Amino acid sequence: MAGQELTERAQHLLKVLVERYIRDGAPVGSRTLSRDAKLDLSPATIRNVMADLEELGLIQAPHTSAGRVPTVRGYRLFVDNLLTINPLAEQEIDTLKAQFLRDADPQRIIASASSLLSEITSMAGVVMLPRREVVALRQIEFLPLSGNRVLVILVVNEREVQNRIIDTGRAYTSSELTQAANFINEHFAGRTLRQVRDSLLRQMQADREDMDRLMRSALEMAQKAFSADDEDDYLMAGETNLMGYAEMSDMERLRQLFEAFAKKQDILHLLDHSLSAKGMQIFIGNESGYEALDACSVVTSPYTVQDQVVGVLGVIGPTRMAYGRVIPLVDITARLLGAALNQEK
Amino acid sequence: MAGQELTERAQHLLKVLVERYIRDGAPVGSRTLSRDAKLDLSPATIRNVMADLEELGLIQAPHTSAGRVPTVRGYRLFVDNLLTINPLAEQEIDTLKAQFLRDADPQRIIASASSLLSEITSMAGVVMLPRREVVALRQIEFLPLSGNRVLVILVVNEREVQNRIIDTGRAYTSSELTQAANFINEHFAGRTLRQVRDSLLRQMQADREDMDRLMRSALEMAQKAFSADDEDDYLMAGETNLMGYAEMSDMERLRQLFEAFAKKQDILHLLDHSLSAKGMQIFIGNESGYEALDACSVVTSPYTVQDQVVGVLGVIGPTRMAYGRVIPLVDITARLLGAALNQEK
DNA sequence: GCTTAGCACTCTATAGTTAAGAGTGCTAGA
DNA sequence: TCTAGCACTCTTAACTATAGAGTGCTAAGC
Repeated sequence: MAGQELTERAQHLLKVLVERYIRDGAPVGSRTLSRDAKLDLSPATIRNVMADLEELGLIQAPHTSAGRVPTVRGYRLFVDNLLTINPLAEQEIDTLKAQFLRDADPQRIIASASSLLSEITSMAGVVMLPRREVVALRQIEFLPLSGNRVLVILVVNEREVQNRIIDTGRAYTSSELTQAANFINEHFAGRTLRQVRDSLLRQMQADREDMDRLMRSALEMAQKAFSADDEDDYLMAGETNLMGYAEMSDMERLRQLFEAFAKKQDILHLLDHSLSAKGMQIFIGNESGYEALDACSVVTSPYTVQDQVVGVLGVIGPTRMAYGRVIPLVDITARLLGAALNQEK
Repeated sequence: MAGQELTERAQHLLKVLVERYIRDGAPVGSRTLSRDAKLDLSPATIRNVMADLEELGLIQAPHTSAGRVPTVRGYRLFVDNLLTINPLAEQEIDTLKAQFLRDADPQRIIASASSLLSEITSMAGVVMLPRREVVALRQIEFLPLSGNRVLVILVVNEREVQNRIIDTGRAYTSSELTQAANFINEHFAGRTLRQVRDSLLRQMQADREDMDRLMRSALEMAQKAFSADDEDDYLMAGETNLMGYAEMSDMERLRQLFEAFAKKQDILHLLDHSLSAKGMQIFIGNESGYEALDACSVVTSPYTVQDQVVGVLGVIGPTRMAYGRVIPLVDITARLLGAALNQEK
């Protein structure tokens, strides 16, 4: 049976093997597996099945005569088809909820989400900050600075504030700026920043003629303010937890991982990918495509505010992680974060 | 000579030993030292001197019959009395200067200072953000939010913006807020935030009677805005460089160090200490008083804007660092950073 | 045809041994 | 006061032996 499909029995054995390996971290041999699997099969029989699993690339032996260890493909099959989800107890959920209710400031809520994830799992927790496009403008204000520079203040989502400094073509007076702000506030409050930007673009292209000079400059300024780079970002907590895992004892590997955390770029790409994928995502080992994460798995879930996906959160840990516990935890945390952020609106 | 003072010769040998150890990282034996020291002394003689140095607690042997390694006290004596400073070449300074001129935004200048320090030294660079007290108010603005909350926008140092949300006793109208802002801008622009706060406090205590209601609420609001916690902070770069040093190969030690970096508190205390000390500071090994830094040395220098010390920057690396190069580098970088920030005014 | 007992084989991990090398401290003589 | 000589200590690396875990294969049993 060096073929394609797996017998029921082989699947069950793979499941038990992966679970055992996740628990102990040591390669699993046929004797151990025969005891664990409760199938009343001798080690010899188990060995035959294991040979099949190895041929299919689902498990592998670090060396002749060590037990077997799951490969990435093995984990993948396990996660997709065999995993028993270990739902959180009511009480655990309540504890989590309480943590989220402690803070009101969205920035702090996000920070506490990432540290919760890291503390509960003893791995690294990460939360991508809400994307600007789906963030609602509440108020805009312009302040003149020296020269042609104008400070733009955006109040979004009731509590968050963003600043940018833009260079305008000419100097504006205070009252011009106030009028421009009033105009935008009147017309665009409540829309998302992306909507505002698109809308502004359309208006500027459309009726050029019948626009008075002031309104035009208001639009120009706003356009500039809203087209600033999306500076995506994330918060991470508990990176140092990862130093405790044997998988990370190689200093060079560890260094690469932490450099990836500091540069942010790769992690951000990964999170962004999860964002567009909608729904939970699990990247096992090299599936992520980033060398620094080769020894890691990443479990992510998007979180929503008012039914809009605005960000992603997740956990980063060794491939040998307790998927059955991490997955429901990430799921719940994403919901709670969304709910907590929603209250702010 | 198990006494107190060191002969010229012993000092010279200590110097050569420390230099050699810094270069190679391997314990230095009497034979090596006799060759390096160019004193035309036999290893046996050197051994006698080394025994004295050991008795004085300046060097120590990891075990019988390894060479000697400097102790913290040895490094201290070396740094204080024996160190040959290796000044930067003109050209190096120019290169540095050029790096500082690339950016205009103070936040970016600070970030580039820390990454410069880390890149040049291959250690970790750290820059404490300028303290608020010595930061000059340029403009204040109040924006009403929902309820009794008011968004306070402080423009300081021409380009930097700080936001805080304060809870006022009652709701204010837009025009009340504008007037309050005008009042403060008129009276306090150009002063440091600390000066403003103190001044506000005095005024509120003094002539309570002849103050009209508006001015009073302006003061109250401003008072609230200015008394927000000083959220000291720092930027760090190149932490992962530290993973390359043999001194950090102990995972538990490394973990503690990175946890200290993440928690920030201890590092901040240390930087703060350097801030008040004025002038360069060097903490060798456990001198810092923080266990996580036991295997590290920290070299710091305050930087000034308009002759006012506003922050500290420095380098964190293994005790076995090239002090003769790091010290002038930290010194110059502090000056350049101060100069670059000064231009913004 | 599937299962299993038996067995030879492989590989790791551990401990013990040995030898080389580096460096020391001490002593005695210059 | 300096130095040569020497016995001694300790680390490191290489090698050996051994126990243990686990495998793959074969042949017998159900």
